Amino acid sequence: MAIQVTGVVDAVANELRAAVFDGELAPGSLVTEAWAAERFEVARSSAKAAIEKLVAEGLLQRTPHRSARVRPLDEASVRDIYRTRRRIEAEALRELAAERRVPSAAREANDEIARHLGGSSIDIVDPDMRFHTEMVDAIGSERTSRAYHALVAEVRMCMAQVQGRRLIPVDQILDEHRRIVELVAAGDGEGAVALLAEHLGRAEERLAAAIS
Amino acid sequence: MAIQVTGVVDAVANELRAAVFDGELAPGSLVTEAWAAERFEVARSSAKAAIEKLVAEGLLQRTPHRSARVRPLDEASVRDIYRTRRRIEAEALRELAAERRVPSAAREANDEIARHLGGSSIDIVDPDMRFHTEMVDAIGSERTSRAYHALVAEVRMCMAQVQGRRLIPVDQILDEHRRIVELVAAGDGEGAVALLAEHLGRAEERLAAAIS
DNA sequence: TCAGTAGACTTGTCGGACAATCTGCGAAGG
DNA sequence: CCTTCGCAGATTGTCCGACAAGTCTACTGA
Repeated sequence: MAIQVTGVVDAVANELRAAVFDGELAPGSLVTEAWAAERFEVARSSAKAAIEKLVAEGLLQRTPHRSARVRPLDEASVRDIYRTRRRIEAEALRELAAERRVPSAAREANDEIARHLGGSSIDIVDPDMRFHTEMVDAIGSERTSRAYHALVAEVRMCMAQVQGRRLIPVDQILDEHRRIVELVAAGDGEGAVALLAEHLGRAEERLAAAIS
Repeated sequence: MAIQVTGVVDAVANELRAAVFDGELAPGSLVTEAWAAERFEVARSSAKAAIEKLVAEGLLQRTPHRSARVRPLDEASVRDIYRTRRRIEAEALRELAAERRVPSAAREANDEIARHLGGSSIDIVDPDMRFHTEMVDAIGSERTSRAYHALVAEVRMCMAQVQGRRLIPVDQILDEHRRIVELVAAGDGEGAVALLAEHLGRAEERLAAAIS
């Protein structure tokens, strides 16, 4: 199943990333090179490289000669993240609607969400993000995807920080996704964009309220 | 003048970046850790970190256990870069036009271009990029700026690869910039966007033609 | 009370070492 | 003659230990 073992550094970076997303590493908590080196049993230089990678990704923040810490997101950040998300995704929807094209991977992500109907919203963060990511990736712009993936990582940090408080119910998310898919398939780009704006706007408000 | 000497790694990364932009390091040429270490008289570990930074920025590319090389850009990349540029910058212009706001730094960048009237187009790459960057930065979205800065770096790589062939004349660039500024100041967002699309479209075609 | 300082802690950089991996060339074999 | 194998050289990946440099804290002394 293609578990790429590229190297120690990437493995540590992945573990750290997962720890941040799981909320195991709370926002603001210190991540020293020595701590990471000991925890994952690697050399300090390797831990350093992994930390620097996450700093570049925006998950950790650091100033010279000081330990990295898990980046805490404030309301302004949430608003900026969602503003940018809306812009990118709106363009993607317009482009997809123009060709009446809905990537099958996005539909499958929705099916996965459907399987969690009645469950907790936290459990669908994964397929939810995948739905949106697939829509953006479908337009085939490497640069746009790169930017969007970075945003998704930050959204997941928000989720971790908020710890499931005030999330939107699963059935509502699923319903809105499906309506967006229908509008795109029908070629109604502006309709899809309007609905998307509501969809993301609601999430933004919840997160902004929960985070402050 | 704030020349931040944050550390050896950043210094090496900056030197390498400049070498790529200057065309001293041709697209496709190898950049081994040992070579960089010797050239800048730093430890191999430091050179390694600098190279990895540029890989993350997209200026170099690398596969595991193989030397990094200066990323060569093909026509598809140029088109993707400009497609994304257009999208981001168009949104920025709309937002600025809505408030009839033109950042003074953008005007100053144009003045700098004016000082090179009659000169070579290569000399104004810097202020040209600064004009566009300032417009985007002015909307105050950290994430949008991050994405745009990455694109600008790639544009500069294109410039280096094309070596000044087929660039657009200085006076034309200046004229178009000024008209964009006027339209934004007048609150005509869509007019500014239309002109921008032409402006960037022309540059895209030139680069695409020169690169293939 | 407050400034200054000593010490602990952490990062930044270095140099060396060795294994793992890739490359290219030449030899062995069909 | 062509293919394949293997080996030597080059390069990266990782580790270790060391020390300088910078930051933070808590204590001391005026």
